[in-house]
Amino acid sequence: MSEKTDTPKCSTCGSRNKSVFCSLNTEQLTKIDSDKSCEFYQKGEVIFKEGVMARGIFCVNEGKIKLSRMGPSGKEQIVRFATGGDIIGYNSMLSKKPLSATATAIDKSAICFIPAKNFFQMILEEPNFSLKILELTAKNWENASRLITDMAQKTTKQRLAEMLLWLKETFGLDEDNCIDVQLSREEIANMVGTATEAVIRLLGDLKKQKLIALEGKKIKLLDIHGLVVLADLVD
Amino acid sequence: MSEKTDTPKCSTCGSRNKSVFCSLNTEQLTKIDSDKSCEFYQKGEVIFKEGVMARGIFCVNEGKIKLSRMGPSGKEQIVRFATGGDIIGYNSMLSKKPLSATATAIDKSAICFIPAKNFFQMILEEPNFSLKILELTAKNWENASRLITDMAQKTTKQRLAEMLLWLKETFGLDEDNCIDVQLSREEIANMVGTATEAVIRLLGDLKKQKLIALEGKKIKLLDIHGLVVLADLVD
DNA sequence: CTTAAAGTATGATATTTGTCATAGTAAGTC
DNA sequence: GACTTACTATGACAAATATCATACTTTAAG
Repeated sequence: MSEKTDTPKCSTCGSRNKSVFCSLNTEQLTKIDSDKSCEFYQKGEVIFKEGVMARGIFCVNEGKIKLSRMGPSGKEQIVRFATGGDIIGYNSMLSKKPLSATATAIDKSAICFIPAKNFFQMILEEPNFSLKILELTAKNWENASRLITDMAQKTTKQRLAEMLLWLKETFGLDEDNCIDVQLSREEIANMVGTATEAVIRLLGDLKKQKLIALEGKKIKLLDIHGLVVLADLVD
Repeated sequence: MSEKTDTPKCSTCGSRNKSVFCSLNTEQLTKIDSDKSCEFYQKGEVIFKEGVMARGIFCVNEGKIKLSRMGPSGKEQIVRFATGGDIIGYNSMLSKKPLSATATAIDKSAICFIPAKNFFQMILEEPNFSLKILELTAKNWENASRLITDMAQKTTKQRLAEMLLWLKETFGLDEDNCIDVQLSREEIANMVGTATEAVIRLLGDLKKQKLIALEGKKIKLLDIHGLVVLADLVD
C-alpha cells in the first residue's frame, strides 16, 4: 500500500500558511501528523454525507470540494466550496449535531482527516487557533446571510452572474480567463437555485451580452465589471 | 438619571443560564458588570447599523430584536432574531469586518453592551466560553445553510409556513395560541423574501385551509402539524 | 372629533420562471 | 465504428409571483 507513504505532512503542506493551522508550532503539527490520515478521492466521490455524526474534521490538501444539502424535494443545493487549505466538517463538530451538508469531490482531491480529539485539543490549548476558527465561522455566517438576501431578492440572472463571480473568487481563472473549475449546468443550477434549462438559457443571454464566452465546457469571463454591475454587487 | 440604577446585573440576569455566559464564574461576571453599559430601546429603534465597525457585543437582557440586511434594491431582508439571553454583533467582532446586519428592536428592549476587550478576554481566558461561542456560530451557519436551501427551492407559500413556525420557535405562543410577536405584513414579507401583497394573500389561503386564524394583528396557529407538512419540514 | 398617515386587502395584468417535450451533441464502452 | 448514456440546447406552455392600481381599515396626531 503506497497510501501511507503518500500521506502529506502538515509541516510541509503548501497551503498551511493560508489555513487555520498557520499559528500552530512544530510540536503541535507533528502531533496532528501522527494522528491524521489521508484519503484520495476521484471526481464525484463523496467524502461525507449529511445526517451522520462527524468524528473529526477534514482538511483539503489538494483538490476541489462542493458542500451541498438535499432540499425537501430531493434537489441538491450547493452552499459552499472548499479548496486547498480549507477545512470542512467542523460546524457539525462544534454544534454537536449531525453533519448538515454533504461533501463531494468535484475534482481529484486529497483530503486529510483529523480526529475530533485533536481538533478540540487545539481549541482548548491554543487560543489563537480558537480565534482562527471563530473568524472562519463568523465569516461563514456573513457569506450565508448575504446569500440568503440574494436568493430572496435577486433575479435568476443576477444570481447566476453572482455565482460566476463567486466561482472565479474561489477557483480562480486559468491562462485563458476561463473559470478554473468544471461544473455541469445542473450543478450551476444547484448553486443559483433554479432549473438546469434556465441556466442554459441565461448563460446564452450573458454570452449575447458579451459578458462571457462559452468555450466547450469552459466559461470565459469577458467583462467582469459588467457581471459585477449586473449582479448588483455595488458600483 | 435613573439609567445607571436600572442597569441589570449579569449575576442576577434570569436569562444567563441559557446564554453563552452560563459557564462564567462570579469574578468574571463582576468584571463584565463593571465594564458594561445598558440601553433601552423602543419598538423600531436601531441598536446598530450594518456597515460600521463593531466596538463590542450586545446582549439582549429583555425584548425582541430583528437582524436584517439591506438588499441591493434597498429592500430589507430579515436574517435572524434575538431575544432574552441572546448576544448579537459578535460575528463582526470575530471576522474583524464591518457589521453585516442591522439590529432593530421590534419590541421595547433592554440591551447590554459589552466592550470588545472583555469579549476577547473571555475567549482567551475561558475555553468553555470559547466553545460556547463556537457552538453558537456553527449553529448559525447550519440554520443559514438551511435557509439558503429553502429560499432557493421552496415556494412562497411553503416559506411563509416555515417562517410562521420559525417565529413560533423563537418567540413562542401566548395564552391564545397566537404567535407572541408583532410583525407587520411587510416585515413578514421581508423574512419570506416576497412582496407584502403576496404575504397578505397567502395568509388568507392558510386561513382558508384552517391552518391559521387571523385575530386582528395576531396570527393564531390552529394546525401546527399541518404547517409542518406544508412547509415540508419532514413528516 | 377630524384628519392624516400607515398598514391591510383585493383585483387586474405583465413578467418571470418552472415544467414538459424533443432534439442535438459530446463522452465513454464494447 | 456503433452504441449507450449523460449532458446541453431549444421551443411551447402553464404556473407562480411581481407590479400597479385602488379601496378599505386601523392607528396616530393635532
